[in-house]
Amino acid sequence: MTEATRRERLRAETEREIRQAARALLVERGRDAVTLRAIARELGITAPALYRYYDSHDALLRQLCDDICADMATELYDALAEDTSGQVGCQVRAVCRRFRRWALAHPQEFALVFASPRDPLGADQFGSVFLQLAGRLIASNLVAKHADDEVPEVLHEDLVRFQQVLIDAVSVHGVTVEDDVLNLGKIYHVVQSWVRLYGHVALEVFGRFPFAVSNPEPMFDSMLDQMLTDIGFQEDDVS
Amino acid sequence: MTEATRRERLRAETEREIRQAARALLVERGRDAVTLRAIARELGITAPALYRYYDSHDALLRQLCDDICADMATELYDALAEDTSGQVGCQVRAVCRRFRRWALAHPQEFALVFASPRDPLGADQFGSVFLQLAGRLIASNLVAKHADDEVPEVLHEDLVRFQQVLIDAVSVHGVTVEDDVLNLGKIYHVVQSWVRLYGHVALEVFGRFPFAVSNPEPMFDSMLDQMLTDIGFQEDDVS
DNA sequence: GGTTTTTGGTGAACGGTGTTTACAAGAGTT
DNA sequence: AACTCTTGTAAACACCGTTCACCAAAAACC
Repeated sequence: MTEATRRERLRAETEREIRQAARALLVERGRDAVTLRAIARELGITAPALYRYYDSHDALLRQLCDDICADMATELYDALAEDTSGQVGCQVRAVCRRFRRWALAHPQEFALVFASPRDPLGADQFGSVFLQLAGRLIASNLVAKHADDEVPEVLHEDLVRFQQVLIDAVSVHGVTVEDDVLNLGKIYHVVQSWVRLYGHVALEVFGRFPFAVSNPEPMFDSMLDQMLTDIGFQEDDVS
Repeated sequence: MTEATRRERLRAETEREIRQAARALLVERGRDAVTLRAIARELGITAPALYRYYDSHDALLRQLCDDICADMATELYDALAEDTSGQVGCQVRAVCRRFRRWALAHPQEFALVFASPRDPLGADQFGSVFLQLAGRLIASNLVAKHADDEVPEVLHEDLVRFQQVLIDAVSVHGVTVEDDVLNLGKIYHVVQSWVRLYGHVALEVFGRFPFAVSNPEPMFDSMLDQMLTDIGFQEDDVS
């Protein structure tokens, strides 16, 4: 059945156990507790054995980041799939809410992936979810409310590049969009939405609001409403 | 001249050296390099000696956070003082720009203070700057463009509390504001501005924009314009 | 089937870490 | 001078990442 040899299966198995142990340590006792010796202890082996699977502690941590991104991506896709309204506005809302819920439920993972001054996030990991969803919502929002001249000219170059990235992202999934639908004004608003979404979630996870918010959820929903209005659809959108 | 005894002066001196060494290590080699032994090495003493000054490594790190906040606060106040326009819109812009510049110039410090899943920030540190400035801009923006009923009712309770915090913050500095000037609509917009400011800066510092932005400054300025417009003054404000 | 190679593990070791403990030397006080 | 308080030390403990020599078993080969 399985194409792999016995050795390959065993290797894949312990590799999975390593990731699992690392993840558990991160969740339960924080980033600094993800130590080679602790992981090895969990598997009943010794620390040097882990070097047969990862070049260094840092490499293992990077792998951990990838795993986290992948898990989060499937959760966001789940949220997308669970929405049966067919309205893109509802889909965006569902995904954003799920992103917030995921971040609050996984603060250590969120901090590791989204708030470490390390190399930029791999575009193939978290990026794909974001790009996929962003491209989809832009493409389906046929009413072009934002003109290109709304955005400063200095930003055009960057936004055009992002425009191409978005077009590529959705075209991989078989969807083609016309240039006039995916205009710079909309792209700019998408970026601004990411700023607000990330800002709110990170502030909430890290407890950095300027005052104690007893129930941040309505505030988040309110921001989401404003975001969707700004981006161009609210109440009046069709799939 | 100095009221302190000789011993107290010496103690204060080495304490300052400890903080300074810790700060240098953080800046030059990252959070994980801020180690008791490294600090001690820098001062020419041994690690256990540091326990005469701090209860633990964690306590020292907390002190470091406070120092960073204090330094950032003076920088932001500098930016405020350097603005001679007398227009609050310009002041807000100056402070926000300085905040971004500071964060980009001090990524490790920013990450430690603003993106660690630890206890909420001490309100007396960074909070005072924010509250002071926010209160000031709200109080001076006499045109009440935002009505209370713009904000969802669920948020009223929290916003009223924040309103009181703001009033207290500015009243400490001798300024008194009337309730109708500092209405909930404005307060809500202040919080939203903080979300966007923090979001953009953190994304830039951590390199988490969904695409490579070649020159993020115009994008920041553009967001700042939008923020100031949303909050109620732009071009047409008087001190 | 016997031999060889590859793989995945061990244990010891090196230098690093936070932290505790016992102890010493100097400063300040009486 | 005697005493106390302060601030340092050295040694030790348990932990960390990493390297190295070694080893047994599985796989591959002749």
